[in-house]
Amino acid sequence: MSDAHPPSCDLADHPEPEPLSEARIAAIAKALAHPARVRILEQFIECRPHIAQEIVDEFELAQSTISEHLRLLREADLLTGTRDGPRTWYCMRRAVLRQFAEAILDLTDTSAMSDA
Amino acid sequence: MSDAHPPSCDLADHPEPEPLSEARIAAIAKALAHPARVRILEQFIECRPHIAQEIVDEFELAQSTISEHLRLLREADLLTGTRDGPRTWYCMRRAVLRQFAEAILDLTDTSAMSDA
DNA sequence: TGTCCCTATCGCCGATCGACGATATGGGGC
DNA sequence: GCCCCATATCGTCGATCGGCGATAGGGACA
Repeated sequence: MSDAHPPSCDLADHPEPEPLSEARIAAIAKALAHPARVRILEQFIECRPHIAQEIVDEFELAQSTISEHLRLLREADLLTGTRDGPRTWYCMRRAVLRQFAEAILDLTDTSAMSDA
Repeated sequence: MSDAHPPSCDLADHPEPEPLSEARIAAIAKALAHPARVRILEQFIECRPHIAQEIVDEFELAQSTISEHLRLLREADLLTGTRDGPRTWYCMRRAVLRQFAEAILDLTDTSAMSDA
């Protein structure tokens, strides 16, 4: 069998960490600021590790281009990549995405109502 | 009185609209992909319209730079800007931000568990 | 050792971003 | 009409993005 032991998805219920700084929010948003990268993340809705080749096959883009997108997602901590022989298993860091979504929602909380 | 009738914030409970496309998610993320723009939105946590000058005063940046950031936020539908005589009242479009956050959260929903 | 597969990195290029100062625009108020 | 305030737009410039092909590296397997 080729895939000896793909790492399992991280489904643990981590305690909610400290709130995100503006710089961190912007950095995560920048990683999400390209349709291809959003589509890449969407592939992880099916909750299992994916190898890079799988992602490449889903797109019309060159392998090097996808590799670059994956790198950006990794550097923003939205993906983990673990090497396993010749391939690399990618996993989505759900906790980070959730934390980001939470930060966005916090922006919409009205801390004070207008009395006008 | 200088501020005759600042528009009131949009607090209505809109029905949740259709899900966002990848392109739309990416476009909103791009608007959020700069710390200054995140900081601008944070000012609207105090739920009332702001005029541009107010925002400018909060930053070390040139007026033209802030105006540009405001334009990008407007074009991504994260802000509305309504002219009122010499000034422009800006309001945050909470519903759009919430819809965006929801779309991000949807990415973290596991539609299928890995059986590995 | 050599070959093959998968992935990452490099170098290049055109396009876009982010900043600024300068300038235009648009409404008051006098 | 004229001036002033608040804002938007323009032009410029260096930095970064996003794409590609070519190349390098790292295991697996014969």
